[in-house]
Amino acid sequence: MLQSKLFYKTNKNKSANVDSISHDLLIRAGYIDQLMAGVYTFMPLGFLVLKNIENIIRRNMVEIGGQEILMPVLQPKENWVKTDRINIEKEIIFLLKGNGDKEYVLGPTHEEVITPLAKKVVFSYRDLPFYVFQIQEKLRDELRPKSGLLRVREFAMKDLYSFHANQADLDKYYEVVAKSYEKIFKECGIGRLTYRTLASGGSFSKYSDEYQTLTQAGEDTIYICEKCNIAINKEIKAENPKCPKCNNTEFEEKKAIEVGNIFKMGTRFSVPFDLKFTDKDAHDKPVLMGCYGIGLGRLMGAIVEASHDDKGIIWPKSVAPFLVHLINIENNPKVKKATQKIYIDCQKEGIEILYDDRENKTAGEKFGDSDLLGIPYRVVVSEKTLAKNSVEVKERGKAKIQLVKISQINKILK
RNA sequence: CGGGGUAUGGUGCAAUGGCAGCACGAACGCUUUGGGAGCGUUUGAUCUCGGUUCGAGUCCGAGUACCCCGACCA
Repeated sequence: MLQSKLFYKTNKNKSANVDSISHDLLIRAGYIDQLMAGVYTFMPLGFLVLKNIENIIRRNMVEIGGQEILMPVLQPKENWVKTDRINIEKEIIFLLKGNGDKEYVLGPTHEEVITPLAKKVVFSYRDLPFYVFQIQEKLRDELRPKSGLLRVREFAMKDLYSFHANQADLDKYYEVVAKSYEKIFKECGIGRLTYRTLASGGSFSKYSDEYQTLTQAGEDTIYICEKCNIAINKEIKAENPKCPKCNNTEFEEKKAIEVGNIFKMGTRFSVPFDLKFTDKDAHDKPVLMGCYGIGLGRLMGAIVEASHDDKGIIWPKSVAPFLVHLINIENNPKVKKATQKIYIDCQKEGIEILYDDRENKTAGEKFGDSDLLGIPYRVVVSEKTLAKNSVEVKERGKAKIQLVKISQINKILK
């Protein structure tokens, strides 16, 4: 991608009305744009990051047997009446009227769609278990959106639903998903900062697990067991202040943001929708369900919260919009030509590369923007480096600058 | 939803009730060229409606939007 053609604009001034670091950086670097409170556009750079996160999640869901589907945002109100969530979740549900008096819910989530859908597929124990997921927009009328992507009204979520014939099978799969989640957060570069956190199950079950990433801008408080690598949240600490794994009572208190959660819903939705199956003993039984969510945008915000310095974002390679930021800091024809060639060669090799070809920018400004954007590798071409048939390669977030022969670039970057 | 705050060029800020300025950005010219360079010229703004006043960006009322604290939150 040529930077001169990129649809974005960086900004030196710190944004007003912005408190969290990720919010400020994502806006100033041109990754996102705010349309209204809690509603954001993903600009080309931001969309590339979001897609990378999406693909990491998708790959891992497929790995644990998930089949991808796409459910509608627009849902009939009746389904929400059936589960009474039209009342329970009243405050955050967007209700709208269509032609006539028909009322619709803009889906804040999809149990009310997936459960009746499963009824059309599940009849026998032979049809179980199965796992379906989607990556799709959720709409929630949050009472107070905040901190940029960390709390919004419209956001992409991966939601996985599992269907089981018995509790043991649900329990087993729940742990499979837990492992998969740990892998996802690790691949996104926030593994060490993300804790499996025991939480109450709300209206679904006694317990659930949240995945909490440590960050200043977090809105939750978690308590990390000093012996195990797990945590408990505030509600649990109030009821039963012991580590569920080792009974330890010493905890470290930290602020965190919930990037994912996993739930055993049991029969919470299969009963109201009468989702049942015929078991081996010829009796009808309700299907047991689990649901597992990850907020993609929030995850993106959490990554920035976790990975930045005073100059800008430091993207983990796995989610970065580009792997390489190529910069020519001199505009003479010789340097330009050499840089252009590197750009084309890298593209041929399939390396994701952003080329700062802007002619009216000084070296300092290009470096400043480069740091702000946070692309993992910065490659600088100048007369000086060309004299040695080389370019400078610097990893974002590290001080070391390496002189690399042009013929070796592809190898090194790969 | 309860409480608090803010609203001025594209962005960030100023302006005792008295000519709306500054910095950044953008555009043009010349000079520069390894960490946001210099000089000159130009561009562009008071959220909406109403009120007070000779005069309102400033005071008052209503509205709207955004931000913060809290409550809420698969």
